Amino acid sequence: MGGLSIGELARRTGVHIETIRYFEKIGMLDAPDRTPGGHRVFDDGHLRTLKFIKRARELGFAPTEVRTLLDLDGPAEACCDEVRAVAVHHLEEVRRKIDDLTRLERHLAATVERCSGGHVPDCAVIDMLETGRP
Amino acid sequence: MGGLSIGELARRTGVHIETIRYFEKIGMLDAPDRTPGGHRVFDDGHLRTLKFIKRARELGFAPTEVRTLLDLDGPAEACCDEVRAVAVHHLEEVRRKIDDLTRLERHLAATVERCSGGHVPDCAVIDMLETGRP
DNA sequence: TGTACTTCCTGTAGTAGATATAGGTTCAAG
DNA sequence: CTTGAACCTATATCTACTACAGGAAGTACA
Repeated sequence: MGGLSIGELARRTGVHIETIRYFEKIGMLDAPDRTPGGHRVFDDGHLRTLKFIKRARELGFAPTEVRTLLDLDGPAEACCDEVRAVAVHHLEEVRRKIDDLTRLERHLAATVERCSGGHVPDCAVIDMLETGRP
Repeated sequence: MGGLSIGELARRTGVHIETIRYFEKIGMLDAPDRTPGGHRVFDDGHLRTLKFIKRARELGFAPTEVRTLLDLDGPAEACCDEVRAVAVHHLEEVRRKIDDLTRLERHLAATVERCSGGHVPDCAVIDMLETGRP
């Protein structure tokens, strides 16, 4: 027995009310039932889906990927193989991003190290940004 | 002797023409001179600034940070100390982001590992997304 | 000088992915 | 039965750009 108002759903998931309505509008979340007065009434399925969306976004899955995962989650036959492919692809992207950031980290660290501080006319950071050399 | 058209500036920096005009509109780039007919004429200062902006964005500095750096770059007295502070702050953020992604990487890798592939009803990836456990 | 062709101009609109506001309606508690 | 919180729709705002449309300016060549 579900019967969640939009406010309750928001509290339970940590997703803003406006964002929930937005997800419904763009088809990410199924349109819920309504009270005679027009208020939305969500069920446990909505709760599950919304938690799923939030979690996936937190893990860095792009909105389109989340959509794909949601589509795949529906019919049980489609599972695993395809879901796994999305996850693997995402994993590769994460690894690439880590590499990029690590290079950047070294670059920045070396530059900041070289920077004496104080009011000297030529600054290592500005220099790096202008020339590209750390 | 500068005298670059917007198209030439775009070619030399790799920044789209529309984006250059946008930067001018939001005050990121100084308004250039104009020909009698109204075409923009940029000089070497614009070229330098635009390259700077591009490089900083590529290094992951947020637009607001780039703006700060541009403001600091102007008067030579402001240099180093403040520029260094922005760079250090950015470095900290980069390190934090690397940590987050590394955690995510382990999480995803463990999950994908656990996933047999094939058409089984319960999928490790979906499971992770629903429960948060890898 | 004429004509053709490229480049540039302004202004507006669109994009994703939300978030915020305005003005009005419904629900629930006392 | 009133009051106040929660909810409704519709529209606007945000960031950081990108993409037109329709017209004017610059340039190359005969």
